[in-house]
Amino acid sequence: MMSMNSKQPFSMHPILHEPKYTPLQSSSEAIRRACMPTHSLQGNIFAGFDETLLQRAEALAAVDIAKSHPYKPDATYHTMTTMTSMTCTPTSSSAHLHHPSVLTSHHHHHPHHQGSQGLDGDLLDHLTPGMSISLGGMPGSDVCSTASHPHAHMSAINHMQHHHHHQQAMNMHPHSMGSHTSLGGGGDSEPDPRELESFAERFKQRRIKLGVTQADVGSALANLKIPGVGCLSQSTICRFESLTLSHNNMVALKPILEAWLEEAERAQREKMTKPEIFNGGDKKRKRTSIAAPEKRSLEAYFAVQPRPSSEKIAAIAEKLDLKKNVVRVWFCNQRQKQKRMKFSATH
DNA sequence: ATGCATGAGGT
DNA sequence: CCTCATGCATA
Repeated sequence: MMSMNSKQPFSMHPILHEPKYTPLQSSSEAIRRACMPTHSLQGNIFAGFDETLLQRAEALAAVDIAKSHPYKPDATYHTMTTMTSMTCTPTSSSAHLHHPSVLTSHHHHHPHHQGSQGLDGDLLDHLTPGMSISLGGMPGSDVCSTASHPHAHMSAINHMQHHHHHQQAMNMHPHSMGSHTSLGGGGDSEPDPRELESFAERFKQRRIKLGVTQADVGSALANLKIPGVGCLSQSTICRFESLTLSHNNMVALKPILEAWLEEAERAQREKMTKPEIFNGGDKKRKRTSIAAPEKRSLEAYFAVQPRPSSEKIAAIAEKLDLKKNVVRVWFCNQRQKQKRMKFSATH
């Protein structure tokens, strides 16, 4: 087999900021859990029930640990990729600055409570033994090949048209869908998880057939000049193919990717020969790496209280020797994952 | 393929 | 501060 290698996820997005989009990510989650009385003790945050909670949660997390500690407590490393790449000078990107494109179609949401904990003292009594947060196996094939030629693409603002069909994330059913072939007027609405799945699979297959990488697709989207659609990252394309996006997100992206696919197949027929490559400057973001032990603790805490208060987050952060913001973000991300998993589990 | 991060928009 | 959509940096 042959293999190509020259992948560089570049990304450049010129500034652009639309004063207003039409987001519509109205979350109908009005149920806020009752915040526990702030027992913040100056000095010892783990007093009172907090201590119990933390200790028990940690104990839970520690039921299996006792061996690997290969990492340092704080693995916050900044990667300053020197411009002198020893491998293959990747076409770096230029300035960074991403535009948040809200491709939300319609809102969803189900009336679910997730902050149902006993509060104070006994919330650990019914600790769910099944806190197995594991994603995993993506069915189907997977192309690890990330070879591609970075094209230059600017971004564009995305804005989605939205409807007001509150389809419950869990129990909604497609009643009927009509136009969605083109996304020009606002005829996109197809709350059908089944259809999405098959499309995602077909998409991936045809994409591979075209010899295009996920990253290529992402950047090529900008070429479609679809109003309100800029480029997307390899991550997003990957997640789309593996169905690891929220349902709404999938629905919003489908028409766009579908349009690209058709365009790409059309262009292939008549050949396209303008491999323009160019590189940009630099940019590096830091990605904190939470070590396994800490991660286990966080999972334990999460099992007990998915939405810890600021104070608790701070407490946890200190205990695990992590930055508070890191912990907060971790919880946010866990919630997102949990939500997706819960959804796909239902479908 | 995924983990952690950023940001817009909403409460 | 949260949720959501996305992305950079990584394994």
